[in-house]
Amino acid sequence: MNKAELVDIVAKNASTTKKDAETIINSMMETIIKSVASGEKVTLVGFGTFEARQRKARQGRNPKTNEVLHIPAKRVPGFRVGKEFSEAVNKKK
Amino acid sequence: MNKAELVDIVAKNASTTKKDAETIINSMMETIIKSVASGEKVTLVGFGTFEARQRKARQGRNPKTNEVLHIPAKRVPGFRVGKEFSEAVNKKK
DNA sequence: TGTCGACTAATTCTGCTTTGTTCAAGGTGA
DNA sequence: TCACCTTGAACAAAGCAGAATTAGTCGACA
Repeated sequence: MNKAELVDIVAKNASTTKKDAETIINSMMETIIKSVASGEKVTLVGFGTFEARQRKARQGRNPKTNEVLHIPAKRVPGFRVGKEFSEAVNKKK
Repeated sequence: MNKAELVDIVAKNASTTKKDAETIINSMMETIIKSVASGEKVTLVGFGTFEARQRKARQGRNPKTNEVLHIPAKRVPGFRVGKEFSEAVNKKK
């Protein structure tokens, strides 16, 4: 599913226009990105939590050339799955 | 940041009401959950990809009692961070 | 049309796993 | 819209499975 399909379904469920749905979804993603980038985690109960995780520097490896490379410490966005989300995935199909 | 703050910011940025923003966000989360639960991954360019991952059965351990426990194979929701999201987190603060 | 995601290699490190408690967040009713 | 109550999230410990790392190409998405 791509963003267009998501917007379509959301617009139908929320009884609004695709334009409004897309605008809000884009704004939501932007807001989450900014919040996580600023170090603040975003908690959405029943869905999950977006947070920035500190990753330590470590010795990586280029699987292509099998060459050792140094990976500096950096922050990466992380997502912790919520309860409802996890249960829905395990129950269905 | 909790959902109420997110809705507030999104409503302001999208020039809509909190009610509409919350409705759409809830519908969006529900749609994503259902899609991932049905095995279909949801790709949001610039943000990330939600997908169901198959996890093999393995020997876990209860850190509290140091007791070995068997974890059955199951599906868990996963989130892969997009390019824009990752860059925003590394650049800021 | 141009950009971004998927795919894949081998190896190391990070996170997930459980359970209970504590605390904050969400939902509902007024 | 606010307060209260219910409910979900955070935290810790120990070990293993899985995620992540690079880079180029293909194909899909904006």
